[in-house]
Amino acid sequence: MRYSQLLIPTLKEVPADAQVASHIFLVRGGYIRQVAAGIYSFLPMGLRVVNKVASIVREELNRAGAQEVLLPISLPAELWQESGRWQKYGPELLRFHDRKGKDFCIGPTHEEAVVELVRRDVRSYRALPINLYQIQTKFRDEARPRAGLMRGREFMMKDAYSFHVDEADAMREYQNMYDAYARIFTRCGLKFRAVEAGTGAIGGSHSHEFQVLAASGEDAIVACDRCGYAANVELAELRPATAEAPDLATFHARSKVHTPAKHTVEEVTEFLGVTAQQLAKTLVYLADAKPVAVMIRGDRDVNEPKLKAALEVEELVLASDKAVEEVTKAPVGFAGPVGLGVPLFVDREIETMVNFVTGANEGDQHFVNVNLGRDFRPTAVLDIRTAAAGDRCARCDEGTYQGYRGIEVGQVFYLGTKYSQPMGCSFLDEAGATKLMVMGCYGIGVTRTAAAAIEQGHDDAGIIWPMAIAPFHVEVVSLQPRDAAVAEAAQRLHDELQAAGVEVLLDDRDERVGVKLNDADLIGIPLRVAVGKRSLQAGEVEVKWRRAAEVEKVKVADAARICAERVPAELRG
RNA sequence: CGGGGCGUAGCGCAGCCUGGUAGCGCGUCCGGUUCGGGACCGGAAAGUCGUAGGUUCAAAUCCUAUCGCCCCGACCA
Repeated sequence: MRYSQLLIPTLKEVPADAQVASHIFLVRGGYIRQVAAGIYSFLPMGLRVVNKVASIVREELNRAGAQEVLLPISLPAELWQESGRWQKYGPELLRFHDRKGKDFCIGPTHEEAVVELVRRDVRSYRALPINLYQIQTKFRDEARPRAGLMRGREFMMKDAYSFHVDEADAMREYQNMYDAYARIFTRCGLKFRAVEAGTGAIGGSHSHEFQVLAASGEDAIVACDRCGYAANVELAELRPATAEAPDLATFHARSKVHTPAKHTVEEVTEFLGVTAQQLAKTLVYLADAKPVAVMIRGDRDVNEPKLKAALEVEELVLASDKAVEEVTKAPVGFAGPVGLGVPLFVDREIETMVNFVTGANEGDQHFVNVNLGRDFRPTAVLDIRTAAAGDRCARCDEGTYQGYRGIEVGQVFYLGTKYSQPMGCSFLDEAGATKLMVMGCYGIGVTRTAAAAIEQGHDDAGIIWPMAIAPFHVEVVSLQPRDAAVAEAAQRLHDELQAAGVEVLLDDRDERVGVKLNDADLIGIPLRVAVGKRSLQAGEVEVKWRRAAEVEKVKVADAARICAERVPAELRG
């Protein structure tokens, strides 16, 4: 393929609205263009990458026994009303109506649509199990799309749904998909980790996320350094504190101290000369609209999903400043457990603390030497803090958590009968009895995977694609295209590589060397061959890995063979 | 949805405070020189100043409303 004939509009300057590496380089490299917030066009190079990812996904799913289908992008409201999600899904579901006034939505996910298909046409245990998948554009009207392809509103996703006669078979398929996912992301050339995850709006009881490890990832995960346990911090378990009950004799007398305008943990601890570990912060939440107080060590974070689960409420939000003032009868920043008139839930770690600092429910006042039991009694003691690097592993006795940042590119769920039950998706078993199908579902963000690869692979100059998802395997740069010998050698190299089954881009543009090499760095094709008159006089061309600094001089006659050998070797990993 | 920022040529920006003929860099087109890591000279095309209303002799500039985009947070398969 000739560069001069492809639409690759590279940009020298960083687009004003891009902040993260993948967004900046996808736009600068001429891969994508924004059309509206969270909505992008894919240019030829961008589409090639997306197709590469999609092909790997398709091959591995087919190999795992799944069957490809294509479900509609427009879905009638009735289906969503049946599952109950027409009401539940909220403003993220983009709704519209047709000319007759009939309600529709654009599919953000397709559980309803596949269940509709399967319940009509699959009636016998003989047809089970079955796993149907599609690769298709999804739309979720995100409140805040951001970071280019990382979090768009319109994005390409592979979603698979499996149907089984019982839970055991569904769990077998869950593992089958888990293994397929591991192969997919390995083949994509990504460093990733599968972690235990929450199930969110999709529902279900068992789930793993596949996280591409990158410092810029939105998700925090912890992984034990000894056993295999790894989880999203949203639900990572914590080892119960083992310290025995504090000795009452060590309690000091509680006293009130003046802390003028010291609101934050940082301000208070600095003012009082104590550490954040010696302070317990008290937060006010509205749990199903009723105020509750939550206490946790000063340097810890409340884990809202855990808290929500522990309190068994539907809605949990941090109270507004006004609500906090009403509950504590004090300005925000001085809340404490002593004399508080609402239910008080404390983190388990609070039980191990003695003589700590809390707010006094009075402006500019804190208490020191507060002790649980003596000064206040909690409604309940719960595990409500977010796990962090350095915590002891909950699953094994020796391990400690390491912290990572990840980009969630895939997730597998065990759904059970969450959808088959309300939508009546059943089959006849061998005994002739009607039973509900047991389901699983499995998603991969195809466009997000492409972006994640860039977050994991780039430098200051541009993208460094893994071979498997690069738009081309090799870029041949003709340094002086007007020099007949150079042009001819470059063209021959291109033709030989292409004949060898290598995807090769020939930069035949009449541009200065600097422009071409900078563009090559920017678009990030893994293997580059520079053909220039200087080295050509010595019968050589220059081969360079995008990821490496050094340039190798090889004989012109050997160049095609060498590159053609390296590409499959690199694809194998 | 709360907080903040920005909308001026394809891209990046200045001009706005203090109203008076719309500018710079990059890119694009033409001619020439040059050309192994983002060249140089000469010429050219290209802008409803986001939109609507208002104030004014006069609005990119002041006022009001509105739309869009980005960031932080909330939220989030």
